[in-house]
Amino acid sequence: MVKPHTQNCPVAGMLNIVGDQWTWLILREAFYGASRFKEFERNTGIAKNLLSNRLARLVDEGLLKKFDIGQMGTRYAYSLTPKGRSLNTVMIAMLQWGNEHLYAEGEAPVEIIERQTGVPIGPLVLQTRDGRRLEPKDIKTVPGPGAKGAVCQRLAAIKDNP
Amino acid sequence: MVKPHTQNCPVAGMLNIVGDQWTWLILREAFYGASRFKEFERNTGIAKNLLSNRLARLVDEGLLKKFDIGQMGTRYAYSLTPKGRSLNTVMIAMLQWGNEHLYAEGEAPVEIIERQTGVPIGPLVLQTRDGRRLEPKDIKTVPGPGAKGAVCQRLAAIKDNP
DNA sequence: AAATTTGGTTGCTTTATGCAACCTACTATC
DNA sequence: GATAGTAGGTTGCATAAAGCAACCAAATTT
Repeated sequence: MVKPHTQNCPVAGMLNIVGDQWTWLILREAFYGASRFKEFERNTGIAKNLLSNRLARLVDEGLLKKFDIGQMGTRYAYSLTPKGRSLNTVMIAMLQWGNEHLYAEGEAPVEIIERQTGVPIGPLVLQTRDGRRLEPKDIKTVPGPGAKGAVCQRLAAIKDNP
Repeated sequence: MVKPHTQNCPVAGMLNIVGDQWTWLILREAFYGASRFKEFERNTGIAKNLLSNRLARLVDEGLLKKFDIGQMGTRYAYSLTPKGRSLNTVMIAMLQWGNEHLYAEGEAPVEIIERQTGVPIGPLVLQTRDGRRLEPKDIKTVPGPGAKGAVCQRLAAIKDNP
């Protein structure tokens, strides 16, 4: 994608910030605890110029913070900000989808486990704000308070598909 | 991205399939109920050649199914397969992140509500397989049964960051 | 019968990717 | 103390993809 999306849409907006594949691999590494340029480079296989570019963007967007950890400003560490860390839900959803659809039963290369028990966690679940569990069929997408013009019309036109 | 990722990783694998921005906007529309070429075109702003390409890929990957709905094979409808529909968790996570970080309080352009009550749903939550709720700090990423070589080493090297 | 819609394809220009080479400041080794 | 290697980049170039406009045939609407 060359031009940013201009739609008044949270999905389009998030894609403008983290719509890039390399960016997700970098974030994956950051979630795994990577912090140095070389670590990102080695663990993702990205080219240096692209890594340089993506890290700068991520810092710009406030998803990573860059620390100077050398004597004269030639060693750096990157770490997730709270905003970056809040992408964990998306990351987990992606990882779980991949595990489910890309590998045979019992062949998942990565697992997310409960720290205490060591047991793999379950899939992310929908819930109401007060904690009642919901199924996909229980929810519906509608124009929000900030809906404008085309987006509003588009959403209002959604046929109710229960 | 020009070359597919070769890492033995569910995130990289899923990005090979749905790592493209336009693909996500197309999927968004599919979740909103769009089914026709023109609908996708109008509602996303994508160029026809790219749309054609992305739809073919999505059909190829088994995320969309293409139905012939015309008399002589010139009218088509696309709809989500179960595999495609199972991306809803990722989509919802993206939408919620966008709503949270891209707009001021009460300015979200799109809302996901509970069908019955009309009240916006809460954020996706982590849980164990038997339904106990978990916090981000309660989980940990480890090599799975199918972990191989580099990925295995990389994951094993994760410093425990509680 | 004419105009419009659908679902594309083709060709062209601009932008991004991927790769290799290079570079400077530090760090570890002998 | 000299040498080699590492960290964190930048630059230049070939190739691939994005973005845009023009075109098109079959079907549908007016």
